[in-house]
Amino acid sequence: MGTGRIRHNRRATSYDVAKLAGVSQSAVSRVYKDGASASPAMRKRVLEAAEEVGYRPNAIARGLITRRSNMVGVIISRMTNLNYPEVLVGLTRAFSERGIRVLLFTIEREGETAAALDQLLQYQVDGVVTAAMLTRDQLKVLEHARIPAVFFNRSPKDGSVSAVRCDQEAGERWLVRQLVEAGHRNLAIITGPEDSAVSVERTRGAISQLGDLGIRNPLVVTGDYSYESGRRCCRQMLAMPQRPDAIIAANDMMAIGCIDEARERYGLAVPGNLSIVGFDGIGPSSFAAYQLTTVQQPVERMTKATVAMLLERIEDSSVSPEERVFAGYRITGSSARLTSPDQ
Amino acid sequence: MGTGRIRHNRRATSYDVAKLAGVSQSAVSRVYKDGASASPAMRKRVLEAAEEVGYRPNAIARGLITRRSNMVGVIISRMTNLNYPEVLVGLTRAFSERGIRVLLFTIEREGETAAALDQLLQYQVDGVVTAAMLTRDQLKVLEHARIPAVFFNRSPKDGSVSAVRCDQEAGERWLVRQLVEAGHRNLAIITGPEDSAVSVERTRGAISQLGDLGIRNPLVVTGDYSYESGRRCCRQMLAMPQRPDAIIAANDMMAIGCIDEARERYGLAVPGNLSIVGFDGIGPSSFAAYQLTTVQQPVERMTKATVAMLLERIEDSSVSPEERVFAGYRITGSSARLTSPDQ
DNA sequence: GGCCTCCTTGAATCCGAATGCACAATTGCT
DNA sequence: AGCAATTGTGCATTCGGATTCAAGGAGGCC
Repeated sequence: MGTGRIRHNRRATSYDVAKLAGVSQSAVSRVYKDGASASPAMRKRVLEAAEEVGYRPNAIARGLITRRSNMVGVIISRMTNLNYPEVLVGLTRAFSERGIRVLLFTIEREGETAAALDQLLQYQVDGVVTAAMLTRDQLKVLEHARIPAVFFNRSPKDGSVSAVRCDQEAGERWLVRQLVEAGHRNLAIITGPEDSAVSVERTRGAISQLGDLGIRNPLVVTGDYSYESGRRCCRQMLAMPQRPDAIIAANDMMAIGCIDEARERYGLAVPGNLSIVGFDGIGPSSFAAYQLTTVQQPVERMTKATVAMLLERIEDSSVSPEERVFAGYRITGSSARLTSPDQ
Repeated sequence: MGTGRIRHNRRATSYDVAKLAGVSQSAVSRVYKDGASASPAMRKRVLEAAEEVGYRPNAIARGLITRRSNMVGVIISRMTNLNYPEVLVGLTRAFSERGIRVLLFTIEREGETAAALDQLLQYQVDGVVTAAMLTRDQLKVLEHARIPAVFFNRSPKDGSVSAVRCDQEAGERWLVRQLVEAGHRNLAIITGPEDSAVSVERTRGAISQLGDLGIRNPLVVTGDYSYESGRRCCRQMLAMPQRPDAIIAANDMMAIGCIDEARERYGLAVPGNLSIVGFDGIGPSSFAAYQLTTVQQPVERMTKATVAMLLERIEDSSVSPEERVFAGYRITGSSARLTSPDQ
């Protein structure tokens, strides 16, 4: 302490470095800007001075003048859905590789979205990735502020916005075909929360494919994506007079709950007496005890695509909206019977 | 669109609002500052004007002058450990309730920490929560920049820094006592990565308690926290001439892998032939198929404490370091035999 | 050697909001 | 009514780095 050189009251600024290196502040600024002209000699003096005082460019000040914060906002709802952590890591990594920081907002209740958006705007993020639904008005606000947004796994019906998603419907249709082709006729569905776009799409896909195969009005009960709700819904279904022989859960976690309940409480064999399929391909879906037949979202490809799309639109705001739909990996586990029982 | 009133080229600033409301820029600023003096009449005019042009205070500019970004950095490593998503959500929620935004950094490899810290400093975060280890030098840098930091579940040996952690050692000791009291004598340990402070502490606790009970040199193999590595380590152990009768895994995920491997590949009954315990209390630990005996971290209390401690130090930088240690919830499942087999 | 480029460099200005200070307007009091 | 105390408001400046412009210097070419 007290060499007299290092300032102790506040962090070093470009002026401090300039003074120490005997150059102007603009020179210091240029040294830290890639394309700018600076002689090797000066660059060296500046960097040495910077090192000495522990100088780091102030991203806040830079952002003020460049109108680029190099931050993006990421809005994620229902992180408890085991699928999202992976998504979040993928996004964060991909962004940071491109020199972009992530400002994170987790949404638990509906109303929190508005507040999150407000904060995002105040912090001048360059773009937004949202895995939560936005209202029409909220979209308008983003548009008006000229902040590009990419929707992750949900695409608002109105208006053209950019989105990356997994083809929930196709995946669900495949699952249903697997079940029906194996001879199941009494199928039931566990949906997710009604306000979850993902769940709605999956359920629609399942019902529609069932209809195509001549099965109408399947039993539908509503869960909340959690393990516990999977167990509860299973109980509810198995208490019905005509027990289903196959259950289509809107996500893996509920499918797993379902399996546990069927086995533990009803002593059923899965898939012997009851077939169960999920969706997402989360880690636990491949645990030996479950081996779910499910559709795995190609999370890494999706997050990379999301980041690429957003950055493209940040660079050039005139790029038109685009939707990229990824097919899921179809995983045939052993939670669903594969062939007709009478074969 | 095109009312002629709303500006289209750039976002509205306090000057725009001021002009529209017929007041000075400073007046606008005061309206948005809590304690500042502003007459009701003016406040109303300003707010109406702000509404009209969609004005939002620029947090970047504000941060520049107030020297407070109202952002904290959160560094998390190994998000794949299912425990962290919950931690992250807890932190984010608690911070946002206090009006603080979270800048997220996920660390996969060792070297990324330095880069993350550098970014945190550039972005002038008011504080840092780290669930990754920092080197002595990195700590020094934070200290020199006067940025308070709270360590989550790891406390650097050197120096007094603030930390919140779960008492890994006590938890591990309890688990070991459970096993030994039930008559297990041939215990083996699956540790986590060597560079994981959490794993080191857990393993040390287990070995130390084993020693206290007269059991020396237990078999130790190293995993990487993943399900797959749990299976691999289990295979490795069961291939030994003298098979262990109990396995202590450094986390739940490996314990689950262990159970699956023991059952599926070796046809062992758990806990009949082999007892297995974990640590963390992640969701899947309570699945019917596993029912782990484990120690659950009180994540919510821990994240709340972390946020409170950090904010306290942001408000008043003279507050001295503090370490808060939380005991884990001891969960007795059915993955470990509870009584001597000969009883 | 003279002239013209090209490259460096510094001075000045700007980004948008917060705030100290001074002055104006209002209220309160005698 | 007259003066002090209080509140409200605007002006000017500040935060730290990016950028424009113009001037200075080095090198190339005839």
